[in-house]
Amino acid sequence: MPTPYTSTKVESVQRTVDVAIVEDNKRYVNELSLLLSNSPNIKINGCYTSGSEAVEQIRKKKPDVVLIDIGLPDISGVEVIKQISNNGCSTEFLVLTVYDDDKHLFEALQAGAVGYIVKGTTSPEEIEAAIFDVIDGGAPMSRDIAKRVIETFRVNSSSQPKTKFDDLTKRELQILEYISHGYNTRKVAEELYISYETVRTHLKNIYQKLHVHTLVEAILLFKSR
Amino acid sequence: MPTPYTSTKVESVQRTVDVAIVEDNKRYVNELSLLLSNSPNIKINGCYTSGSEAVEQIRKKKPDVVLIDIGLPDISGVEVIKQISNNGCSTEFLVLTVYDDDKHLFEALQAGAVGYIVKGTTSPEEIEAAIFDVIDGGAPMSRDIAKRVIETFRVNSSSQPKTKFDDLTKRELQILEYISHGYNTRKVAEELYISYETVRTHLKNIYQKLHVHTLVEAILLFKSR
DNA sequence: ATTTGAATTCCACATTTGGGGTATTTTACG
DNA sequence: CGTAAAATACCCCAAATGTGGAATTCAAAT
Repeated sequence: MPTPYTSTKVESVQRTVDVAIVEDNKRYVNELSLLLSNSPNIKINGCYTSGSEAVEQIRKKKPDVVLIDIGLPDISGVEVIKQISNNGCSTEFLVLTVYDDDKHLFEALQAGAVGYIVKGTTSPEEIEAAIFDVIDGGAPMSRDIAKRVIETFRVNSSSQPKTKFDDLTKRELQILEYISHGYNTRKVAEELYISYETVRTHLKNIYQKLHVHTLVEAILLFKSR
Repeated sequence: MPTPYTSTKVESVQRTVDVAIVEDNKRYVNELSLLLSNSPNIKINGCYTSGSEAVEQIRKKKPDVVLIDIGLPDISGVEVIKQISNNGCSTEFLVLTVYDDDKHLFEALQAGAVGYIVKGTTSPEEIEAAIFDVIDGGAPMSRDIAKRVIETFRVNSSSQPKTKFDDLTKRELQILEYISHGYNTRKVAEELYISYETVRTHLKNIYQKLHVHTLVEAILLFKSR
């Protein structure tokens, strides 16, 4: 039971999908394009072995889905994605790569990739399913990729290394909250119905606890907490 | 060809998986637990209809996977996840909910859920597959959920609405950069080998362009640019 | 060749911050 | 009930910031 990626209802796609491949390994391109051509609903729209060529041609031919490698000879795949998806076209990018690390993963996602599949851990049939998934509005990912993506949302919950902010009192945190929304000391005082001098006292105590000397430093810490 | 979520190699799981269900709709619980019991490798470890009961029992019985609803009568499912996963235990949470909105999704992920499945769009078989996927280190998500998760990584790339920061000169941006690292005006001047007054002039111009009146406001804008 | 924008420097003045106190009232907890 | 922590408030002084104006240099564009 090979279960490919984040997909359901693959059979709902009826029209032909134009697929482009960007990949410098020609053997791999041949193999993949041959396999995908066999699928009745996929049409290979173009294969490119360099980034610049890809940018140019994809802009022109507007395929539905682009399978793209990150490690290209000239400009990186990430750059290709950025340049093309900036143009507001509807082409979707599915990254197909050997880079199984967070750096490349998140760069690609930020650039605008909708899916990220690690070569090797993935059969050609699964790639085919992933393409349909993209068309169908999905976001196909290799299994461990999905896990890592999910994990970036997890706040460092399980017993944090005890931040300096734990020492701050409710009131102190509250004041930082206001300050970090652009309120100055006087405004905070008004907002909390306490005296200006009291806010200043709290700020002094905050500085001591956070080991900083200015509002800006405190806010920067607070924001990155 | 029902293809369930972000999973591969489901058959690799051999041991029995202890599953708990937290869900206030009793009909749904019955249906689901019956169905899951049929699976040879799943053992229902407990069913709870309230958050507080769930926290208590799950802490004690430590199931492998918890299927959890978000909308519970007392404390929310998100809170349950937070409380339990803070204890550094190995129980994984798979959210099973009707809330198909970003707010609940990201709250759950931040709390520590590894998967998020929307009821209704998902068959019981797929839920079963998702459980194995979790055990196998995966992160099962409904298809459109995966898409939304991916999209949060996408920087607002396609032709931004022209930010105020476009008006800033190189030098001005450079100064903001330093300030946003905690440097005060004097330090910036030292660092850039220019006069203190010059930095102040630049700051004045920055304030005008950004329509702010304090360093903190400027930094906050800059940081969220 | 002239204009323009960017970067630079300086002055002056009012306000806000940063840092040092001290002191009273609330609140929380054993 | 007593005590400690938190929250409140005020004073002072030095330093930094916010705001106004003015002037010079330099490179790039018209």
